[in-house]
Amino acid sequence: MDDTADGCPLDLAALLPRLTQLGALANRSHMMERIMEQAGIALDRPAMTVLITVETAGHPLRVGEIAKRMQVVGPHVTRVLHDLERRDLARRVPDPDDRRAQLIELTPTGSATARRYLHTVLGWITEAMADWPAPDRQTFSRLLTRFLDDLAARLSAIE
Amino acid sequence: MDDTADGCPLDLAALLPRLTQLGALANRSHMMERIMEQAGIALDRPAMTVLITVETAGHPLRVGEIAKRMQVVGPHVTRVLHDLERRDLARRVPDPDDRRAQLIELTPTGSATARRYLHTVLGWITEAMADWPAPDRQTFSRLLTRFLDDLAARLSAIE
DNA sequence: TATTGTTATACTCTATAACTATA
DNA sequence: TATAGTTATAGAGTATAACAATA
Repeated sequence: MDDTADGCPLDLAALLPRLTQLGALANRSHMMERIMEQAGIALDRPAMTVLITVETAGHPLRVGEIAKRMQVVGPHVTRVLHDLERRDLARRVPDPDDRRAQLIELTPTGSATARRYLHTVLGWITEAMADWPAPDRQTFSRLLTRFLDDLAARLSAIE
Repeated sequence: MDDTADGCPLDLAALLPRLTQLGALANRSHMMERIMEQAGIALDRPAMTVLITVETAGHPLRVGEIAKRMQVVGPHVTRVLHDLERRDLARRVPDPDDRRAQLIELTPTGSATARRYLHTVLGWITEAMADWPAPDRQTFSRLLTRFLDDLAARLSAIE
């Protein structure tokens, strides 16, 4: 026997608690706060997320594009940007192609803050996986990517 | 060359955006809401989480234990329980061993609701991974488990 | 005196609605 | 008329503080 009474393979059933655990880690472990603390960053999560979003994009982004990438609505980004501008971490520059739009770019300080955060996370992951054989790392990376793509496809397939 | 300027292996750097993606999926994809909708469940997320927590425990839990497993504070659970009791999905029974404490158990309806939710999630995962070779599933399950354990260890090592 | 849980309150994050300016 | 963004407001989710009852 390989399946449960529901017709679901056992290895999938075993995955369920792991995904719950994963959700808890993402939502309530305060991992982000701890990383920021270690990196010496005093920002709230939404502000940090905007910073990371623009930094990893590699070029200035519109407000709407930031909202899309963060999967939040526009007004939320606007509110966060007030704070980031006041702290001189980001600034608005007019979009030369469309005078309705604003391009958001990071200041040198903002960019450095984002890079410091990313560097710290990477350090955490590196330490956590220090004992992993290189093939396992690559396999995990590959399977996780596929899993997320498949789940995202399943999500958008519904509606 | 195998490493970045930070001394982090490239495969780890590639993992970073995946983890961001994972966080977005857990936090803002409304996956839980969609699953509940498909399962015909009209509850808010915290209430559903309490239901799942007690159901998967397999036996009644104290309020404090539910809070611990959900990684939230006690008062939050208390508030959710009001709603669950009012809807006859859970009930309080006195703890025979400690008269300060309450044991929370699910009603048959509550238990059925939780099982319906879990069955639906499992169905989603099954469909998402329908094309996966069995060995890949097992490998993914194993590596994800290890990854979560290692990361959790890293989290508690800090403080 | 420490612990279990509740009540009351406040805070964080994000959404919706109404609006302005430009396309 | 449609789109980019802002302002103002509302809601969901969770935390903190003060308290009651029992250990």
